[in-house]
Amino acid sequence: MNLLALRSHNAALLLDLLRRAGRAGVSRLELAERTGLTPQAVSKITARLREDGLVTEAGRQASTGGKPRTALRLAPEAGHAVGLQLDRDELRAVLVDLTGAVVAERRAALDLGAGAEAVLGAVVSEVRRLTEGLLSAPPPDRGGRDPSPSHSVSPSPSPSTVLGVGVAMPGPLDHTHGVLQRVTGFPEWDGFPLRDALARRLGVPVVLDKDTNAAALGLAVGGEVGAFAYLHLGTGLGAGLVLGGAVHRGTRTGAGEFGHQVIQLDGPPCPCGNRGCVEALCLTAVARGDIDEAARVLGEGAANIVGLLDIDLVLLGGRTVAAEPERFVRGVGAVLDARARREGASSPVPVRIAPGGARAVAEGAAQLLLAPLFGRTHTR
Amino acid sequence: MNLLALRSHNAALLLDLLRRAGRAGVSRLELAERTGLTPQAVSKITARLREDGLVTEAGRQASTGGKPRTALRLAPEAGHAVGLQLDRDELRAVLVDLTGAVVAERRAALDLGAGAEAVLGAVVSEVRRLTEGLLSAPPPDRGGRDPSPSHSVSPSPSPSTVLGVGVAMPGPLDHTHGVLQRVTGFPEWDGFPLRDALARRLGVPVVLDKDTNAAALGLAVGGEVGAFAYLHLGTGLGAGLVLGGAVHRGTRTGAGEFGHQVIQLDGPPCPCGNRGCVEALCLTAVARGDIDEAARVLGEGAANIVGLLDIDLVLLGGRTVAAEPERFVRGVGAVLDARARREGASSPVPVRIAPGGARAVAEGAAQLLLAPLFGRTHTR
DNA sequence: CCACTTAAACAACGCTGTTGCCAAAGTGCA
DNA sequence: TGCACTTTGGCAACAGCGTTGTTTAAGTGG
Repeated sequence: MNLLALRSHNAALLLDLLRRAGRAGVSRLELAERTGLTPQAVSKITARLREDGLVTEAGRQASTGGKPRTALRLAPEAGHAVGLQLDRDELRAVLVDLTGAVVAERRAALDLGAGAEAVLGAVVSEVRRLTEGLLSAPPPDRGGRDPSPSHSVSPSPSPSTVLGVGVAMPGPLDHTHGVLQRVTGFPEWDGFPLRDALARRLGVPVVLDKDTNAAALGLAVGGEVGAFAYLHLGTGLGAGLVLGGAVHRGTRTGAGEFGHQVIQLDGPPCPCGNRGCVEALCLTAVARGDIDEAARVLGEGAANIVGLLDIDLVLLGGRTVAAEPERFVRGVGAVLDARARREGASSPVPVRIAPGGARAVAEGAAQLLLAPLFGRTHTR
Repeated sequence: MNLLALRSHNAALLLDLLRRAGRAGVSRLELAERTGLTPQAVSKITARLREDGLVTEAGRQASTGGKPRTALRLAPEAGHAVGLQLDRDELRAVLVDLTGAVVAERRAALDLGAGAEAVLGAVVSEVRRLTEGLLSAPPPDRGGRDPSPSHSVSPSPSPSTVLGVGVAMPGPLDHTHGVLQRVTGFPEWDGFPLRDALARRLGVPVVLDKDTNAAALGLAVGGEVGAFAYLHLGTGLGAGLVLGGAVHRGTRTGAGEFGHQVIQLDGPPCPCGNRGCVEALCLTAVARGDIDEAARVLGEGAANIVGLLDIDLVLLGGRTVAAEPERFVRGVGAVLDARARREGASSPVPVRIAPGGARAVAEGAAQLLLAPLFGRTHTR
């Protein structure tokens, strides 16, 4: 690591704290305490960030007997990112600002079977329309006296502050290379380099990830900290894992294959070829209307994850869960509590419905582009 | 991160590469390439490390038409660490040098039920005897011209180069605070602050961890890279997880609770209170002599981990595995291969016997002290 | 023997966060 | 209203990091 890397590392540290502080902002001194940097270092770094337009002063805090602290906060309009959720039959796109707040949204029907050309065309057109407003209406002057073209990030007169597009999709894919793999039911997409194809057409960076990972990333940014598992029960069953504050993807972006965990040896066959998969057991129960049994099965799977990884929180999401949220939370929680009690844990691991609803995946996809700014790039 | 942290970060980066290179050593230029630092930076940093006695020149490499590269390697005798494995009825202690090589070893009977005073006394006495040789025979002069007392690490004339003692134990415990929890069968140890008690008596830093985590750390240092799971099948069944090059312990040091993963819903009861735990199923099969079935059950559990975390390798260890290594490797491998094939993976995840044998845990425990020097402290 | 190549130290430098100092901006008591 | 006190945060000087430019060391090959 060299001095440039150190510089951006510390800047990211501060930006992350500023993001978590929200509109109210944080004082320089609190930033210093929480990062371990000296107040003077924080002053210098935030001065650069203000010159770059990323940070603004946001009023004063109450005095404690001396000069009151000046609150600093992110300048939301200093950067934007597009989050794209591609499903088998639908497309959802959101435009978020630097704080992660949704600025605009679009939805459209999509036919993944229509071929690469048609799909790419539709996607490009939707993204263009979503960002149109930004291109025509430049952001207001932020009061930075010196445009200082020497800095890498110079949002001021730029026609667009869009950092890039994050794409979230189901099915196996390679996050590192941005390539699709064996999209269920659509063999023509196998091996398609979606990231590079989109990046070329749109002229901005593109990042590809699994929908569950995107959702988990969004949740990690939106307040949940530490280590948690996001379990998504919709037409299938998958998981997004956040360990040590970062999304765990594994070497081949395969992590989170929760649905085909075997929890009943030699159980009923699953379309995947295994027997006794959580997904098969859970969805079968849902199909026959036995939500409590589905929740119990899901709970056993969740308890396995909790025990194996010692995580702090389980979040539930997806269409099937959304139909009966309380019963799923109660059923899964009951299994976790029972197991935790047996193992003598002091406090059980909480279970909650993941906030964000149907937009969670698209919002998380946008975070794929914002994350590097805030230094969330530890684990693979 | 400040400049001092940057300095030790880069030093740790180089020390880690030097450790992996072994006796043969690495050239400065190769270190530069692999760290991304400039050759001049590597020269400066290694010069400091040589002054501190941590690094030595180790001959020249073959010339490629110009001045031949000078190989650098770790000075093994510059630092030592004690690794201690405490079992229900036995104690094993090793003394390792900076490269992780075992310098001395002791074994003794131990009765965990004899009370804290007796156990601590026995442990302290064993550690003292193990390190006696170091105290009486100071390491030979390493040729550093300037003792430079300004540096933090100054091994030269110091009576002892022992960095501390790593303690590995089964059962639940708190790595962060060094406290035991509910040691199975020995309620008197519940809540005992073993780390601090030992550190006070020995006068050196002590680190406490689960035996499976220690073994996994040792394996991670000893060559295995990336992400892998170490599955330990002895009197119980546990796992050590290495993700992104670091041991994953979880918030409460509870990660790796592999034995009580439920893989057969409503299966046979386990002493832990659950039904259908891998441990119960596996050990029952072993008890009735059905090793192949035990291996199959273990394999299903292993496949769940591999799928959930997308890891690169499964390592097997423990007394029960050691009795029939080939059959376990074959049986677990068969399940992993079958599942990987169904999911269309390009190459199956390999299964091997963990090297190190009976000493693996103690050696890994010693690495608990060495790890910070080499910068392996990312994940919790 | 000498031109050439490659490695690594030396010297000067830019930039990082740190330290010491001082102006700014409040509170609270007389 | 005035003044002592507290606290924030900028300015200036500085030590130390890795970088760049140059020189010396130590080989190969014709």
